[in-house]
Amino acid sequence: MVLASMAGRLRPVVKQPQLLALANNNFHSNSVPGSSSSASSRLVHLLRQSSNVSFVTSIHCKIVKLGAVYSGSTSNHLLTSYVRLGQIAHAQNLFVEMPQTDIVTWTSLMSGYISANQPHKAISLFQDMHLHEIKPNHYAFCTAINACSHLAMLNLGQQIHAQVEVHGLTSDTVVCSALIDMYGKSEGALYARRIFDQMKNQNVITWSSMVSVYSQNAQGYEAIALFGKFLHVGVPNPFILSSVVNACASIGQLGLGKSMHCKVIRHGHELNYFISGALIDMYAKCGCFESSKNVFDRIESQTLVPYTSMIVAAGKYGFARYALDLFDEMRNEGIIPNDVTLLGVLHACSHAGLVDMGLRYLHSMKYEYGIKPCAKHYTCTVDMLGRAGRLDEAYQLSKEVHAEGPDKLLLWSAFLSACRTHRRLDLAAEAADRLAEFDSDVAGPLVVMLNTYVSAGKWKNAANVWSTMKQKGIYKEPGCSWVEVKNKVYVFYVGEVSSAGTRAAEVMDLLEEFEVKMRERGFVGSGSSWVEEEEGDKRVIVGVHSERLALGFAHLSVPDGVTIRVMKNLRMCKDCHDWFKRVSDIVGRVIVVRDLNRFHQFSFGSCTCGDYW
DNA sequence: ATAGGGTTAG
Repeated sequence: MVLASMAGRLRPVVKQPQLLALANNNFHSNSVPGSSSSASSRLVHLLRQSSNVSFVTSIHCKIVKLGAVYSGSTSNHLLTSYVRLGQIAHAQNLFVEMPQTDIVTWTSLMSGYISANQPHKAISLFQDMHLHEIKPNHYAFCTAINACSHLAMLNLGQQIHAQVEVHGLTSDTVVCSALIDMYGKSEGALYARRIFDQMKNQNVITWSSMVSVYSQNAQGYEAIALFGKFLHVGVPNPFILSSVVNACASIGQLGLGKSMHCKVIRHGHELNYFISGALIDMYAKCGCFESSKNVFDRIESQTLVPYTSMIVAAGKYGFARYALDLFDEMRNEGIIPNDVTLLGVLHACSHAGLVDMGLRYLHSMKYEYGIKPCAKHYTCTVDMLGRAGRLDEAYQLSKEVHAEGPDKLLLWSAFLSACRTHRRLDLAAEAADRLAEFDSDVAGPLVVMLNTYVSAGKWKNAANVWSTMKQKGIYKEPGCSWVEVKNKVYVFYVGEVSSAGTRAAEVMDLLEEFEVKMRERGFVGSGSSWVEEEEGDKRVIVGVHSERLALGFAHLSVPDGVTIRVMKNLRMCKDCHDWFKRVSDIVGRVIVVRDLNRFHQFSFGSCTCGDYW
């Protein structure tokens, strides 16, 4: 290891023009077919070192001009170089020209398509291989599975899995790891686990894949439990650590998150930027903005992702000014923002009510940062305008955006929510038309529509929507949030006020005060509700929901007194933050939990928790 | 020799 890196450092650096000269010489002195084995091996050596496209292209041209026959392996190297440099068009042309191809050729091009974000083309190639009498091997299967993973199509993945079985590759560790990952990304966590359990030779990567499967499928506790088992058999690396930090974030487990942070430090991975990003996000989601900032400030050389994580975190907490300062700082350091960064910036503006500034960022995205706004950016903007009551502008923008499928659903749902909040029935009807194509299987828009009619007092229309939903058997998961208290998970569903617990009056006062504050900040909307449950012979307040917040209060009799914990789904502005602090002074520790109810539809910046009924 | 598996921000 040490020797290798030393050698790498000591090797003289050859500049590309010199390389080219070298290539020419090599080629001229060895251009007789049949005696070129050393020439092609040197050519291959040069290709492997090449780091710019024109160099590779010039070698390609030389080969063609001199009329040399494409020898299988040399042209494979050429193709791999194109793929490595992201030149999928060149790779594709070369592939078409090659008189002979082998399994390596096909696999290389497949992986090229995957890196070019065209996984369906990789799948087509895989399916066409047998027409050219190319037999897939474990490399080809891995690549094909990887393509399925990008497409997240369970059926397709299962088909390839079946072929893996037929080809007797089920004992290949790498193939199995790829399958685990593929199932994880296609919502097939159970299949993934089955493969994991049946494997004979698991390694860090297998474990790491399995941990991230759970992280990605809202099974944070399973992820953490599996990680615990792993610690008995292996040493964690940055991959598995970032996954497990992510799992802690997803379940709002600050304590566990902190102990994972300790493990990260102990294993010397604190400065890994994947991990930094995960830690910043974890602390933000667990209610410790200060800790996010500490992790961020400790990073020595900044990169895009931690910056973006931090901007998003600041936006989430309503620190828009800080988020925008970070954005400026990042640009001054020459770090190029991407679409997610800009989404975070828009989100921050939206949460702080900086509507015009948000609009300026949106409009400057393309020419200033070279990022074409996508449906998500527009949805965020529509939401921002909608919150500010600028419904007509929001409508205008929504109409101009080209969005299809889930993007369209989110866009018009955001607009519809704004119509509901501001009771604009006329525009709500427009939104409902746009959403009509989705009503067969998605409850969200119908529920918002129903609520819009209800809040406008149009009971007959509301009843119609209601009966449509009943007829079609559409069921909306009730809004819920949840918290863990003393190893027990409490799930809080939306419901009605029934009666009060011992400190209910106090809680109710706080809630009312909170709503007054929300109204002062321009919030328009209605009411809150809370839920009560029996626990043994005690009455327990288990949940309070307000329009924009889902607060879970677990009011439990515990030895050291009453514990009330507060959760929230999204949005925490400065006011909310202060308010939570006050609640925590009165009732104890406050935690903030990400809502993981996967049936919720989020348009970035708003939560359909307001959609309950 | 050339092709294969896992990680972060929405």
